[in-house]
Amino acid sequence: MAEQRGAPLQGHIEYQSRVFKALGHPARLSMVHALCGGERCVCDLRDLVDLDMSTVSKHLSVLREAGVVLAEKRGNWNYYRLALPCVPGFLHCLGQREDEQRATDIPLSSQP
Amino acid sequence: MAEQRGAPLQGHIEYQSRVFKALGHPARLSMVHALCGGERCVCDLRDLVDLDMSTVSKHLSVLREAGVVLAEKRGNWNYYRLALPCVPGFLHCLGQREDEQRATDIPLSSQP
DNA sequence: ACTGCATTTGGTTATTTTGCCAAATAGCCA
DNA sequence: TGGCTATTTGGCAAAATAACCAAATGCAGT
Repeated sequence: MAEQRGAPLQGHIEYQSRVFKALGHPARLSMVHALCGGERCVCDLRDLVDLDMSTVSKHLSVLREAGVVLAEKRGNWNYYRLALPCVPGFLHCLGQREDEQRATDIPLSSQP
Repeated sequence: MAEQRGAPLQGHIEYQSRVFKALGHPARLSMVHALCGGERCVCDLRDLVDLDMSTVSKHLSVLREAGVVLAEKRGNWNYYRLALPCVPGFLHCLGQREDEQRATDIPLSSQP
């Protein structure tokens, strides 16, 4: 895979794109949405996305390694919470934007 | 690929995760960073990421279809600009966060 | 109409991601 | 200790993504 070399941003880009990539999957984003409402145990997140436990765990590890969430083990359960305070605001902003686009523009894509 | 069904967010998630996925690639994110500084022609963006023209074009189409950027053809050149006002602020916030993590925490991952 | 430039599209291959199953790990409680 | 539950890891097949080359498209100028 090609790297950025000419760009002045280098590591920034590397780090930030990892965050975006982590958020760029429906299951992971759903879980992050839930975490915006506060801490959740893995079991709750699993119920939310309805995938195999092992799959959920791997999704969570992607989010963890990107620094989007933080895990804490208490007793037998793992609790996850948001580690990136910027996220909820951005999601909210995106939500508004989405509504505007729905109302004003073309349905996001699909044009013959 | 599995869909969200149990989640109350459905289409939101679909749309938003597309945005994140679009931003989740170093080349695309670099270009978006550049676009935060205002409109750019494709040729400029190409120079920035130093990839094959066709590759750049496909990256831009991903961003376009996610609604992150807007294209406008003027004469022989295509100019792209940011379509999502939320983005620059979020990038800035992420940047700050990154600095904090570098200083305070573990280097994002890599622990024996 | 013909030529030249900027960009997009089509096609192919290599790499990465996703999701399941099975097995390993970790913490409680008897 | 042994068993139970919650979660993570390892491994594999299927699907999605990214990069290149070649060919097509669109617009300007001659």
